[in-house]
Amino acid sequence: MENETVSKNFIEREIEKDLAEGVYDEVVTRFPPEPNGYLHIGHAKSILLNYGLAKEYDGTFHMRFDDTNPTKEKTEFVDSIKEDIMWLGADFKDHLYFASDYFDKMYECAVKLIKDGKAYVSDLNADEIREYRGTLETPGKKDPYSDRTVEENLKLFQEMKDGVYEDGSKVLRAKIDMNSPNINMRDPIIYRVAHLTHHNTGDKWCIYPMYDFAHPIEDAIEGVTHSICTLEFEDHRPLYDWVVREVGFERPPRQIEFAKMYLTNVVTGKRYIKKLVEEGTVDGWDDPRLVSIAALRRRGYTPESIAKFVELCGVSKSNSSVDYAMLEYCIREDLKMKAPRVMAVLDPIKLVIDNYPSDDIEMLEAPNNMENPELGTRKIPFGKELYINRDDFMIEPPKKYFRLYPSNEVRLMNAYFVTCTSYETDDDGNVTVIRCTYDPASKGGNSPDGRKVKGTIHWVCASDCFKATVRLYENLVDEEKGVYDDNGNVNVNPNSLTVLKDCYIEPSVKDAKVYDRFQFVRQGFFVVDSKDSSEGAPVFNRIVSLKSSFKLPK
RNA sequence: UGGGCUAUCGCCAAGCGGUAAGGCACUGGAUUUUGAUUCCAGCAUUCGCAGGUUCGAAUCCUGCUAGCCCAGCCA
Repeated sequence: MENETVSKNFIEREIEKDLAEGVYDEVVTRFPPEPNGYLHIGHAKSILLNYGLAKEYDGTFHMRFDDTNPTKEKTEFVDSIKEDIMWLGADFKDHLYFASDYFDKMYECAVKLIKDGKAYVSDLNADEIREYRGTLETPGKKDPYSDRTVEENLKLFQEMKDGVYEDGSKVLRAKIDMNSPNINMRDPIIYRVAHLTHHNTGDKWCIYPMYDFAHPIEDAIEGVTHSICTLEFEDHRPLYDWVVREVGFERPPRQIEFAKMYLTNVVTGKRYIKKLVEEGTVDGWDDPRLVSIAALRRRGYTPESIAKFVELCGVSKSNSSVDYAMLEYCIREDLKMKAPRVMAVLDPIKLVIDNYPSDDIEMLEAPNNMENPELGTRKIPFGKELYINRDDFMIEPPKKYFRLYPSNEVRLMNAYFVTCTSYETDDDGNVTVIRCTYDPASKGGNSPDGRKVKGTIHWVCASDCFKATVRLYENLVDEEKGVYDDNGNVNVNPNSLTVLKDCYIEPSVKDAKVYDRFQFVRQGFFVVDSKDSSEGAPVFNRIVSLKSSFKLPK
């Protein structure tokens, strides 16, 4: 892993260039979410990118809430975002900031612009502003209020701040160029009147700065060097540069844009997730089938696996949609060596060993992870009656099926070789009990005579195991039909969730703590679900299935 | 008077004038007390298209084409 030569991405190259040319002598990055919702995998990319860059260049990483619009923001989101970022491991130390803490400074900056003749108060209403702005193809028109004197603007802006005017009646605009081909430069609004209570500043302000004005100032105040954002802000960069220049920051930050991450066959649109939640299709913003950070955490993904994923995806400027299989690969890879591998039977069928002493329960020792001895061993009870998976037995096996079938010998993992002698069925022909004999000499899973068996199956002791509920997840979205239908509804995969009750788990996982992860041998990786395991039988979520190359012939 | 950005394998993605890295996925084969893992092999004569410059072009030039973003007092 260490000697992988990962080539530098374009942002790293830009940063190194800046450092080499002496544009900056340090690196300061930031993650600046608006606290208006929950973080998802796409945010993780931005967080880890910014955090990673700061770390790589021995710089500083800031966490800043971009809370300049009270209508959308809540403290609840502030808390969940902080939690998710910490969980991801992007430690911002004491660099936690709020844009709203800079409101005074921003106000001063606006006053400076007015004094310099670079900003003016306009009485145009929203419709008029839109009309004067022009369209994509046609230039804008001069704002009739743009020639007000500095004194008049100063007075009016002060009055805006003092609450003299109603919402929407006046705005402060930057005086740039109404004829610019870039619409963002056509005298953008930088302050609006809004009599709202802010989650942080309360009722102190009734005017709030707009993103395009606030963001560059926030960055500059904090000494951010590289302000990394997504592609849709490319057109805003000239305005970003205009603000930091006109306000007069000595060492202005530089904005660099990269492409957002999309994943195949998942729903990321907030609007759609909301709908799915409201309709009860999913079980909340942390439903394990979603890709919010909280959902991934509940599903059992590790922070390391997400970091690995982000690293693997890379950073570029082309819009792309990463294959979901890549995410699954990352969690498989991460857990492979660290998850204890235990046995579980998801669709039980009874296996009776006829030549085993009926009252004996013996304790067998088994490694927790065959590939990682550091995880130690555990004892598993073994007796005359066991449960095995229904699909580990076939009456008439197809070619190349090497699990249990009449007269075939297999290994019960960590235990003995058994040979199927007979089976019983109910009136409908369903197998109810499988009978076999065991070879006492093969204890531990090896026969002294050196004979081999092709199949190894897992099992639990019928008299000492415990019942659990298991949830298996597939893609929420119907892969055949695509994510959305013609009406903008999500094509939900009817098999996206399968709940298996009456599964049996070996007793060693009884002490499992919330978020303990296991590999249920030959069933995939599972995590104990905190939300539903609080009472009664434990509930396990399957993180990702194991790959299996055996397919039953049709 | 529109502007900005992007285009390299099924999916990501290196490459920055010297003859197409890597990963995921997939396909073979070997090992295996998980049909997993591991291992080994295969997988773009070609870089959106068409011209041009050059001894040499994915890389430079010209012209097309396709996709994404922008007309919130959202971020």
